[in-house]
Amino acid sequence: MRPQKVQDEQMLNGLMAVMRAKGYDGASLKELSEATGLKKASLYHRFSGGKKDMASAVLAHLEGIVNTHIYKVLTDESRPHTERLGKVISGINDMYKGGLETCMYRSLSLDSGISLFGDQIKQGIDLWINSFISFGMDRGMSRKEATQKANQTFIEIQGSLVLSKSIGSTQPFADVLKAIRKRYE
Amino acid sequence: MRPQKVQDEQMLNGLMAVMRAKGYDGASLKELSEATGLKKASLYHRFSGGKKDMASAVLAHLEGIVNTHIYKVLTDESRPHTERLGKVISGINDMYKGGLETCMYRSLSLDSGISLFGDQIKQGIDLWINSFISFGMDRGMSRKEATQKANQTFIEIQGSLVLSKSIGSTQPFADVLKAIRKRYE
DNA sequence: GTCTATATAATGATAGAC
DNA sequence: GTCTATCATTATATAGAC
Repeated sequence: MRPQKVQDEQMLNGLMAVMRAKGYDGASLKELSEATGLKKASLYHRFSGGKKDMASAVLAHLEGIVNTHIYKVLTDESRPHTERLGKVISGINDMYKGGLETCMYRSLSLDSGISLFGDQIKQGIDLWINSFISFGMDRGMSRKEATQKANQTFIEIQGSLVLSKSIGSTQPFADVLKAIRKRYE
Repeated sequence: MRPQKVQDEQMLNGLMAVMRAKGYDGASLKELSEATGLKKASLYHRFSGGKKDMASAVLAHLEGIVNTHIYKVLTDESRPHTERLGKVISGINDMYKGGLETCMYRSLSLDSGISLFGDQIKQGIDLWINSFISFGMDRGMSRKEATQKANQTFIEIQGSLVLSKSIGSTQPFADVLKAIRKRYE
């Protein structure tokens, strides 16, 4: 077989960047092609289902990232709680470029995205929240308290990203990360 | 002049519903036409600047809604604090249909929307947050504390709407409204 | 596996009759 | 002010050469 011009990971990063910024409807094949360095026909060769398949692959890729940078870190019982917490917060900060980047789940949460990928979105968010529930219970919280705090954590991150983007300042996001650290330490 | 087939308010409601659900890129003239009951050419007659003008008019209309249901209520010194608070929370609950509806500002906050309407979005959100800052100071908080709580309020509403939409449950939004009531009473 | 070229449908937008 | 008909452009998607 002929070798891939662009490796999967690099291609997925390109697809992800465009879809995160433009949403599903706004992400055109033209832009996806430019961002990945592959011509439209080549993308169709790799994704026989077209743009739907690309978005689905992006969400699967993202779930892998959540798994690596959140779930695995928070449930790594070989490391102390404070170390896990610091690592996960720094990971989240990187994920959103300090508050400059939108959340992929939010970009794909308009009607078209929800109806096409609702299950995948829910699954990714569940993984995220469940990671924090496990961590909270591991820290001695009741299931109820851990669930409440995990939801609050997710809500604050999403909300602060909306606010940061809207007012053009990363301050709300940075403040929220501080509050989350305090919540769990 | 020939009378309008559809009144401004009704037309704006139709435009708003589609743009809120689909975002700017996803809102096609076809859908906007169907939702308003006006043919495409009629919409262009009313909005010479095309779709951009429609979105801009929707944002202006929305700012009016925020002004009426949030700013004016929270700063109405002729009524007691608890009454203002109850009224504004019930208004917010209605605005988002109890957590079922997305926030317009979020739908238009993808790249295309931000670059076209960033200033209008920021202005609407500022009005929202400043209303809560005024209310908090009116309740005796320092400016710093009132600002922090107003930001937190906005963040929680936005975040809970994202979460509610994603997991298909209005519970997070309802919980957040309760927490906000408690924060100010 | 990637490409150029092309097919086909949908989009935002206008022209001109009523 | 609203409409039907149409334009030019862009969109998603495919065919077939290399």
